[in-house]
Amino acid sequence: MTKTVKLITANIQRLRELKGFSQKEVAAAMGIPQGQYSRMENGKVEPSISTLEKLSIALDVSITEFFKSGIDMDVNIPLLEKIRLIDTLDKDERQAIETVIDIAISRKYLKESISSLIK
Amino acid sequence: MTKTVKLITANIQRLRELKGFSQKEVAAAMGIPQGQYSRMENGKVEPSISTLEKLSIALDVSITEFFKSGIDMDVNIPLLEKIRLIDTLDKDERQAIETVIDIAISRKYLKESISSLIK
DNA sequence: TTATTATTTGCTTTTAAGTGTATATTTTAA
DNA sequence: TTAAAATATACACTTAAAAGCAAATAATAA
Repeated sequence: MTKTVKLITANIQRLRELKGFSQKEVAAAMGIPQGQYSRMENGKVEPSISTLEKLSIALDVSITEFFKSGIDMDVNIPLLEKIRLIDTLDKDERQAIETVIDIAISRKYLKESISSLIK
Repeated sequence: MTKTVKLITANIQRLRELKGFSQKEVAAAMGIPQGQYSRMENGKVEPSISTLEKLSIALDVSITEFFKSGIDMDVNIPLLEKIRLIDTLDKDERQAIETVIDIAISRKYLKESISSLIK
């Protein structure tokens, strides 16, 4: 098992358990046998790209999440990079962030409307 | 050929040509036949993870580079559109939004760390 | 404990990547 | 246009993922 595969399998298991799914559930969502899923998660086999693609859909994460190592992404990531991470958040948190953005944007338009009314 | 594989092959070719290597050179650095490399770059076969790992070393790029789409296809569009609008906001509001995003993201990693500790 | 669920593992078959070698085709430069 | 380099393809063979099915173990709850 190569370093990358070890990383992938660790991330797969971590993300699945984080989302509270059983192997059976995820395997069903992927349309693959649960046994094969187990092998994959334990590094007995090297998952193919299309398998990872199915998994990323089943777990609702970006496929690049499987390749990420460590927690080295705290400090000053450019905004666009953070946007990518938003997609990996839970739905309610995603919506909370979008709401904040909506408020800020609509407030901006409100200010603009008022100032143009004054003129 | 799935969407992801199409993305990967496009990135592979782009990065190789960007670095000015021939297929023969990269294949040699990877230790694989040139013919197989050609198939891979043309999406005739789906490269395995270990093949991508060899390639990332040969091209001296992160393996996640192969999964990146130039125009951020994996970010949901309406959100991406809002991001553009964020740039038009006042500085203090921009920073407030970034702070909220930071909190949500770090909270996510906190949860993941805890759940893997529990396990 | 027992019963139930979750996970691991074994086996065979199928499918597809990868090798090795060689040749065909396209691209590029002289 | 011709030669050389780069790329695409062909074929038989090997290797490994994935399917399909089943059984064994591990973990959890009643």
